Amino acid sequence: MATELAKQYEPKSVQPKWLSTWADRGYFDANPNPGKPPHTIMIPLPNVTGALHMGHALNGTLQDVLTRWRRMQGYEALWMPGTDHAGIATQAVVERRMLEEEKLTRHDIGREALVERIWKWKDQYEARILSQLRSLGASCDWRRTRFTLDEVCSKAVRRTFFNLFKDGLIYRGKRLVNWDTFLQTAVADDEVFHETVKGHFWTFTYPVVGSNETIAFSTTRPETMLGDTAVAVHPQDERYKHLIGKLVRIPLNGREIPIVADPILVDRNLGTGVVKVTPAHDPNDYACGQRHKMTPINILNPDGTLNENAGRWQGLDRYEARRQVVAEMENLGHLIKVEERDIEMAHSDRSKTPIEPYLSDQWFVKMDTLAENAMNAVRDGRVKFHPPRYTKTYLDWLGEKRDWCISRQLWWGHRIPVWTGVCAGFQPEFAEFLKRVDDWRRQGRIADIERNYSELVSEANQVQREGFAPWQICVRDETDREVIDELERHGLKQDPDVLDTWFSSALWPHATLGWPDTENDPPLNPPSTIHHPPSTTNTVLNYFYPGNVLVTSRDIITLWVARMVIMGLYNRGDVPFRHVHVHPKILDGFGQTMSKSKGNGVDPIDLIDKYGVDAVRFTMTSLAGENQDVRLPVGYECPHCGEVIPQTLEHQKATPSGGAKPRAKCAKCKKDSQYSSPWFSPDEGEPVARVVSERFEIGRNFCNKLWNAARFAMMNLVPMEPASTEASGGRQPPGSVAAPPTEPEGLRPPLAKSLGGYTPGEVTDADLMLEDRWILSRLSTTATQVTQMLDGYHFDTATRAIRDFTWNEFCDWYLEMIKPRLRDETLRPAAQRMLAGVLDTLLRLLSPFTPFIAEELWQRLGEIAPTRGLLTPQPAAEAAMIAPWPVLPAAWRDEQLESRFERLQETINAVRNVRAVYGIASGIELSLHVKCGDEVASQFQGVAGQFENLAKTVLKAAGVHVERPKGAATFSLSDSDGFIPLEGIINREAEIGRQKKEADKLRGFISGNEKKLTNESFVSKAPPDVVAQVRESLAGLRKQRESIEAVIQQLSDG
RNA sequence: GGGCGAUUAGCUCAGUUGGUUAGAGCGCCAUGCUUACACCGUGGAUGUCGGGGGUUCGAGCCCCUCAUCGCCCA
Repeated sequence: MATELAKQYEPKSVQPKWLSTWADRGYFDANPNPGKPPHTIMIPLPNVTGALHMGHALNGTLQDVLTRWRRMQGYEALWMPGTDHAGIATQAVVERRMLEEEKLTRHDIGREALVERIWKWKDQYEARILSQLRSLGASCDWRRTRFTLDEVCSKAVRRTFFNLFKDGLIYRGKRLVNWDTFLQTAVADDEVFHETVKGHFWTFTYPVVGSNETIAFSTTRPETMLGDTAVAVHPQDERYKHLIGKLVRIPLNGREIPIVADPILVDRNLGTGVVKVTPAHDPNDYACGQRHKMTPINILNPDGTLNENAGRWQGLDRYEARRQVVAEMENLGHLIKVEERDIEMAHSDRSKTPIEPYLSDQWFVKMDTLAENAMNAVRDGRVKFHPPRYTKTYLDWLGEKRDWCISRQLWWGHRIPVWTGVCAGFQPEFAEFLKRVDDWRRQGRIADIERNYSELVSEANQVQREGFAPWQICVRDETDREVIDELERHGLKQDPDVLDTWFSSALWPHATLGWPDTENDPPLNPPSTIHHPPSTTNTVLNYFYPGNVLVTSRDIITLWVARMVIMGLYNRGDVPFRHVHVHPKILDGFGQTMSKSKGNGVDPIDLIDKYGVDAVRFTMTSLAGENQDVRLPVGYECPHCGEVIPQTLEHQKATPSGGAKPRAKCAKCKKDSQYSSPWFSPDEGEPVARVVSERFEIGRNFCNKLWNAARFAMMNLVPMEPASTEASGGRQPPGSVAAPPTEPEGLRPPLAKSLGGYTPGEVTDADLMLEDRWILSRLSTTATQVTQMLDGYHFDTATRAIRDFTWNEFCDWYLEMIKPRLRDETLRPAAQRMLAGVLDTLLRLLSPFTPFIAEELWQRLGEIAPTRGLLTPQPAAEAAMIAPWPVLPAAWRDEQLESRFERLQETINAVRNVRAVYGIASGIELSLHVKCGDEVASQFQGVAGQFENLAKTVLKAAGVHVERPKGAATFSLSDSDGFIPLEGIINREAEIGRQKKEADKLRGFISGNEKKLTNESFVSKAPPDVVAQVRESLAGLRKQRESIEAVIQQLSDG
């Protein structure tokens, strides 16, 4: 026999049990199944830089809701988990830590050792991330977990690069990049942040060649004068028009450069109206240089010191060079003035050091056709954005068709599989080598451009001049040692750079399914114990690709979504997913996005620990609206007194200094304590102020309400004995229902007879009472709404529909209304069957959102009522998680019945209002007289018992001829007037006041409506049904006003 | 500079194609240990829908404009 449920829902006693049960039973696993349609979601792979925060928790929750829902709908639902190596971010974190803790740089320990350290970091955080996802209840197929650098993904990267290279879509070229001189790598635009720093604004002059004139210009970076290739003026600027085409001399090195006219670069109203042009070190200047066909002069080494082009300043750090250059110009009399100025300076997000624009050799993907294809996929609806406004972001970005720089000067990542070099060796031998290269090319083992010896020799000479290695051979398979060894023997070297992480992430939707291996299913981890028939095709790839929906946040649309579409189309000829759902971002209490680098990331585990995982999930889904980001103010719970200390920006930023960890001070008990932070782990054994957030009480309270509703239901599904007064001791800990409690008489009289436990059986039409039909109508509507809302990714409204049904309809009305029947031995069985059936459906509706509590209650219900249903009982599924998603007959929806029910609710509310207004204790019974039409009267008489049950009020009379008893409080509804005799209690003056207030309110509404109807153009132009509606409403309001005025008259007369 | 979004109750947010009296949760006030639940029940108070203009019989919603905030792209 089942044990009674605890009075409060205790998430911790429930969560681990079902997580392991689900996993053990293989519910999370998805395998190709011709009998079912597939549903595929690929996780937007979190990177292994650090632990997950609430932004990821929202992302994960939504994917899990969809996956669980589709699974229940009968789809073979795959949610593919995994992580991303995040090349630069992870390498930077490891390097920074190494420098801080051991004063070592990557050059001290070398490529291999560094990569080994990063792998260790990755192992640690990958485990942490996956465990966070598991704690969230993520129903991923964990056997398929992938990592972008693992063997399966690496093969896909290698093959994609090879194909692109072979198709001529990858090329090497010069580009001005954001150069991080500390990490010595290019960083992407989105890895750069801008910060205002104090700087100077110098004004210098250059002498015009062959004239006594000078031309003045200003700059914040004087050292770049060494790389100037021109000065630019506006073509219409009268001051300088005559100088265009002449030369100026750079006093520092004597180089003569032209004065060019450039209306784009120059704003003649700014400063002197003259701009120096340094194409190699400024993006705008670079564009100008392109327009005027200048050859850029690079003056920097990768480490930020000046190179040979800087002449006598070679080898100096750029800031020291700046000082010396300024001094020199001043000596030569070319410095006019210096101003203090705040300068917006780009910094690397990875090393926090200033960025230098830097011209360097990089690998690119040609975007032209690829981008066009990806745009078409969205234009013709093969991929749809939800909400649709994000379509524009996607199309605008792709529309620029900027070539994609895919090389990174890093050690952590997929090494670029191209061997480059110059021609080496004597001709007879080399000709032999070239012949073999030709063979490999024909065999598809390499890709390059067909060459002959003399071409290579001439290119080699070019290399001497331009430092550019022309011969590029891409090797298809990493394992092809024969080719690689041979290439290296002939002096070719593999490119030292690695690929942009997004290159591998872009392949995620098909790489994880085993592409390019089209013959075998991808390996499982651990290897599958299920026996699969041998196959010669990759059934997993064929079945699960393309995916259904990508769930992500908007900042990733350009970085990732677009690139996944590009690569999916290129490699597979089909889009990677049909829908992209863009959900809100999680902001902290100050409106900043939660991020790993800001220190404001809240670990979902902290909140799960405090509120329970279902509460966290339910709260997150209820906040996930269409157009607003989610603000999540948090605080720290004082471990000494429980008071919440609101989180400040200082708390977020604080890092341990001098070995001491930051502490938060409690305003109430004045004690301080360590607190949760992404920056440091609290000391062992110390009391820690954990992160809490009031917002999650939404979810926690809901779970508790549901729990207690189910608890009530189950108490009434088991037999009740006459001696049992168990409920009278409501504050005592629950005992076993099977063994009657030993305590004596309770407040209520004991049952006259024993009441039976649940028995399955058909609920017939005759069994159904008003409340039963109503709850079926509401349940059917709710189930339909939730389904539609999930279909459209409206998670917040779906959650609200379930909450409102559960709390405001099922708990507040239905459960209250069936209580009398549950105590009546003849009516009890049908009420029990309805109760079990409604609860069953409700738990299934909730399972995707709050899977743990739904499962726990499902299993408990299963012990009492294993066979149940609406209205015909059936054996219940063995778990809520895999039970069928509710689809209820549309015929159950009955609007007429619902409006009748609403009238009852309004009347009950009005009675309760009178009771509250007059402060009448809930124990005192009231009488009610209702003046109304015959139809309404007979309806009320049909449910007279509910007045007693819900308002402790006896319905004394109802009908057309009912008169207001003397000394009665009254209320007036649209089609009835209620009178509650309160002789002696009622305060005449107060009652008159109350009624007058009501009448005033009505007058306002009435005059509003009257105004409309007397307005000729409203009556003639508004749709007839709207006009009719206003007429009807006006009639009702007038009737109410008349009744109220009559009552006021009576009261005034005494 | 271009684009997207936001501005609604003390707080956090809903508000579908314009149509009666603008909603929810939390908080607040009053009250209640009524046989599921005080993480609860019952009742109550709270709004110039950012400002201004326009379209319309009718605007929180559509248009223009201004202000403030956030994000993306240059």
